[in-house]
Amino acid sequence: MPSPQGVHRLVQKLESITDLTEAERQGLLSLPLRVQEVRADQDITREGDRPTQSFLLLEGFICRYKLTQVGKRQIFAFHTPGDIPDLLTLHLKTLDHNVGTVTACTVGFIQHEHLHELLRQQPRLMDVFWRDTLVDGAIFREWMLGIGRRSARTRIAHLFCEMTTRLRAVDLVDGNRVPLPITQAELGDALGLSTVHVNRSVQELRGDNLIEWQGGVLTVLDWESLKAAGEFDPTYLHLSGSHTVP
Amino acid sequence: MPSPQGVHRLVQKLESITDLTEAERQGLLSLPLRVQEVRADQDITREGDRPTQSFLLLEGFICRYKLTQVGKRQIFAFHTPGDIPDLLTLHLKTLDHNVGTVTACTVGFIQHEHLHELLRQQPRLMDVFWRDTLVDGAIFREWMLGIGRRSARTRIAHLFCEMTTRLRAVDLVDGNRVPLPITQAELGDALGLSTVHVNRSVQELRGDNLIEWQGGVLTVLDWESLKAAGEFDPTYLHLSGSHTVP
DNA sequence: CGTATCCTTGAAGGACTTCAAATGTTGTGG
DNA sequence: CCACAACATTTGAAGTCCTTCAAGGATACG
Repeated sequence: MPSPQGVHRLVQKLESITDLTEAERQGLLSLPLRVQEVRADQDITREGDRPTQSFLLLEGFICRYKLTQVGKRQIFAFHTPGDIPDLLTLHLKTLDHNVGTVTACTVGFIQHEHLHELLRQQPRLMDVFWRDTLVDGAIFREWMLGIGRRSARTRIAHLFCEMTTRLRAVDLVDGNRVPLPITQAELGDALGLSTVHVNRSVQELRGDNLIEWQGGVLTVLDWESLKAAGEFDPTYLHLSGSHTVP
Repeated sequence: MPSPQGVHRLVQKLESITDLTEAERQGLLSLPLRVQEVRADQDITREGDRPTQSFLLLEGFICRYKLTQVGKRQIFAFHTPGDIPDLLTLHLKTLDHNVGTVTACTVGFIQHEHLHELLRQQPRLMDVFWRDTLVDGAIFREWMLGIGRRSARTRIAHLFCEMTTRLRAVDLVDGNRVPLPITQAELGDALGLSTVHVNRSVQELRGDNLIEWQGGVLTVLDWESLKAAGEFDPTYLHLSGSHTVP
C-alpha cells in the first residue's frame, strides 16, 4: 500500500531537475514500498552498513552526517520529502556515513533489486538518478564553499535560501513560510559552527528583518536581502526553469 | 593519436573501485581523444560554461574550485592522472564551478557524443561512471567533515593521507615519495585555511617527523602516525581491496 | 642574475568556541 | 488542562585558534 502522495513527491522532485515520460512516471509510482514510521533522532542507516534496500522519504526531515573521533558532528545534507537519501548504496555497497531522522518521519523502503529492475525497464531513469546524485554533489560543494570561506552570517543566510528553494520545488512552501524543523544545534552541525554562535548570527538576521524563525517554520521577510546576505545563486541546484523564481 | 599510457590510467583508476570486462576496457581505450597541453594556473572550464566535451587528465594536477563574492577561493577537489574532472557536464549541462590546472597538464578532450556512444555500447560502464561520481561525492563529504569540524593540523594530515592513497591506486607513488606539486596557498584554499596557518601546521607535522615536503614531493616518514594525526580511514574512497593497504 | 613566486617568521587582532547558567518552549502523563 | 521534565534558546564572559598585515629570506626560472 504505497503512499501515492509521498511517491508523487519523488516524481515532482525529479521533474524539477529533468523531464520524465509517462512510462517512467508510472514505473516510479509502482515501485513496491514498505512504509514505516520512524521517530525523531533515530539512525536509519549507519556508517559501515551494507543495506540491500534504499528508502524514499515520504514525510519529515532526514540528515546525513559523520562524527570525528572526538565526537564532533558534521551534517552533510538535509533531505526533504521526495528524496532518496541513501540511493548511493545502490552502487556503493558499504555506507560511509550515517543517515538519521531529524523529525519523526514516514519512509518507504525499496529493495535494491526492484530499483535495478526498474532501471532495466526504463534505462533512461538511470540518467535521471545519476543526474540527481550529481546535483547532490553540487550541493555538497556549495556547502563546502560556505564552511571554508564564508562568515557565519552568510552561511546561515545561504542555507535558509537553499532550503527555501528546494522545498519550493516540491511544493512544500506556503507563501513565504518554509518548514524548517531543525534545532540551532543541528544548524551548527551542518555549517561547522557552535550553537552559541549560530544563535547570535540568527538573531542578527532577525534583527535586520530578513527572517523570522520559530516553531520549526522559517518566514522569509525579505527574499532579495536574504539572497544578498547569503550570496545565494541557485544555479548549483540545477533546477530546470520555473522553480528558480519564487 | 591517443596517449595509450594516459588512457591506461583511467582504466586503472576505474579498476581500483570496480571490475571491468575486456570489452569495456577496449571501449575505454579506443575513445577518441584530442590531446592538448595546458600551462599551469589556467582555467579549462569555467562556472556557467556549457561544454560539449569532457576531458581526461593524462599528466599533471587539476583542481576544481569556486570563488566567493569577496574573491576567497575554495578548492573542492584535486584531480590526478586518470581522472575525468568534468565528467559531470555529461548530465549537468551548465557547470557550477571552475576547473583549472595546478601544474602544467596534458589533457585529452572527449566529445560527449563519443561518451554517450560508448555507454550505449557498454551499458554497464554507466554504472561504473555513476559509481565514480558517487566516490567523488564521498570525498567531498570527508573534506567537509574536516573543514567543518577538524583542526588545521588534522585536516592537513588527512589530505596528505588521502592524496597518498589515491595516487597509490594509480601507481604514481614511488615508495614513500608522493607527488604533491601544490603550493601552501592552494592547500589552504582546499582546506579553508590561511596560507600562514597552513605553513605553521605543516611545520608542526615536519617537526614531529611525520612527513617531509619539498620540491612538490611529499615524503611520508611515518604512515601510521600520519594516519592517526589525520583521523584517516580510507573506507570513504571505496577502493576495492588491494589498494587500501600500502 | 634579476624578478617573480613561494615559504617563513613576527605581531596584533578578530571571529568563533567553550563554559556556565538563566530563560523559554514543548510535550506528556497525571 | 495543569505540572513538570526534557529540551531548546538565549545571554554573559573568557579564552583560543586562526586570520590578517607586514616584511624578510629562499627558491625557481627565463
